[in-house]
Order: sequence, then C-alpha cells, then structure tokens
Amino acid sequence: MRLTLEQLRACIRRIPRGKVATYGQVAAAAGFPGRARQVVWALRAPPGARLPWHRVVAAGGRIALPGEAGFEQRLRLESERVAFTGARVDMKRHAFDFTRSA
DNA sequence: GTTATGACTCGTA
DNA sequence: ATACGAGCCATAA
Repeated sequence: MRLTLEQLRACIRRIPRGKVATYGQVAAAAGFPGRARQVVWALRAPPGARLPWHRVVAAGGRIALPGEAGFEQRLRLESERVAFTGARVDMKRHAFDFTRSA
C-alpha cells in the first residue's frame, strides 16, 4: 500500500545532513522490520518529492546504487562531509540513530 | 489469478 | 574476501 511507502518516506526525510541510514534501518524505524526492499520503492520518489535519497545506503555503508547514479550519490554524500573508507561510508561516524533522535 | 524483478539483508560456507 | 539460498513484498507484465 501507499501508506507504508509514505511512512518509509517520512523516516527517510528525518535523516539529517551528514548522516546516512541503511535500507534495513529505515524499514525497521518505520515499523516494518525485514522489508528493506520496500524502501527501494519508497525511494522512487514521485517528481517533486523532496527526499534525501542519497542518505540511504546498503548494509555496512555500501553504495547499492549501480553505475553513474552510485557515483553521484557518493559525490552528494561527500559534499555533506560524509567520510568514506574505501568504497564504504564510515558508519562508525555517520550512521543515523533513529531511536535516539526525536 | 500468475510470474518476474529489484538501489536488500542475513546466515552459512 | 566471494557465493549462494531464503525471506521479503510492491509493481509491472
């Protein structure tokens, strides 16, 4: 249902600048543990939806978006001062903790 | 109704 | 490090 996608989007919008969350984290925070794949559909933002899609990464800080799009995601994150270790986001520093923020 | 696909994750080997 | 299988479910055909 759309309902769930909107809830997922709401969680995605809570990720602050300079932080990232994994697909699994977003799903769990929205109340749908185990539904990481649905986050993908939530990220297919309708035109005009302001969604920080680049702040959602795969488990372990991996960039899941393939090809040029993935490159762009990395650039966007780096422009927000998100540090990378090799091909991964440094989750130690930039993982967003949903439970600790309002 | 069915099957296939995907920016996934986790456990196991 | 890689590879595979199972679980996941909204969309598309």
